[in-house]
Amino acid sequence: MGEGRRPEPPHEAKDVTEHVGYRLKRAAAALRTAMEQALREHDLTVPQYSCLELLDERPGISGSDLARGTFVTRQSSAVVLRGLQQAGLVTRPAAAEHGRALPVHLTDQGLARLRAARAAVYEVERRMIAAVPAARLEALLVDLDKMAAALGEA
Amino acid sequence: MGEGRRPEPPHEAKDVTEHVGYRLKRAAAALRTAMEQALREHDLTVPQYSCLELLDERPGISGSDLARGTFVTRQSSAVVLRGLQQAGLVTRPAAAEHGRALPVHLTDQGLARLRAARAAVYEVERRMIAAVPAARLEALLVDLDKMAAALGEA
DNA sequence: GTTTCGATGTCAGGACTTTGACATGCTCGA
DNA sequence: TCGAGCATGTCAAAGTCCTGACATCGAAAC
Repeated sequence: MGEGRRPEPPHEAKDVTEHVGYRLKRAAAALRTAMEQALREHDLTVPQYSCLELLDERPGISGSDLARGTFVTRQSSAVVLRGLQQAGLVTRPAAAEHGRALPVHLTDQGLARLRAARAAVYEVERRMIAAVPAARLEALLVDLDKMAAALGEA
Repeated sequence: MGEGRRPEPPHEAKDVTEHVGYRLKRAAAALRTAMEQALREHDLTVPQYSCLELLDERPGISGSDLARGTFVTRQSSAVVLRGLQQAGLVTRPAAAEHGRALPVHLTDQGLARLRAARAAVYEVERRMIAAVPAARLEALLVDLDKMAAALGEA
């Protein structure tokens, strides 16, 4: 091997830090850090907040669905769920009445906690959105979805 | 509390799964999963690959810089580095000659391994890029950078 | 009716990452 | 000259997450 064809870069880039993957990762990392900071004063972690938010959107959802919605495994989700349950933010029946799925619900306390935290998180999102031209925002979101879909249907 | 002003959503969205943060996270998660699959046959984890790639770009970089470049802590980076060193993919002097930083270098074996893995990863990136209109790609990347910068300068 | 399959929840183990802390060594200003 | 400040590397402990495995339950196929 000498001048054997080396892998063709996916698009023009002087170095790795200009690749799509790197820049996507950097943006996601920045978002995660900002959210952690914002949530710290509300005593919530990012996974916990994601869980509450999804629960408010789809009450009675199962643990597995919750896991899929927050991009983690069932096992990880179960740990977060136990924590939230112990903190009195969510409720879960001891036994399922129909299938095997245990529907999770937000408590009043959980909803209140979510509302408070939501304000802080929304502020972060606003800051992020303000950085991109309004005319390009929708296209950006659509493209992100398309990329995710293209990678998902492996 | 009834109609107390609830936090204003950062942009129009019917539910959480349409928010910027959620969609960014989904895209990043999809990328991560695809990369893990692609790297599995090369016996490399995503952090390991990131490390090798950055090392090829900036030989002799310090462990701390490496950590910053891969968005993890120095401690995590040190663990990855030890693994790579044990696998003979990178070298590191036992003691620094000038400062305290220990310059890390790729071995021939490390470079070969990187080249092989790179082909697989580039394929993933190509798949991702193909999903978005070519005319919008550059704008997308610029906007991702802007968002990261806006969140970073907290 | 019985069997096979898929989905859910859980346990056990290990791998990875982070927070917190400390020692070392350069650099710059008093 | 010497001290404060900053960056690097490392150790220890805890938390988080994942892979692998198992039992349970409903639904669909036979």
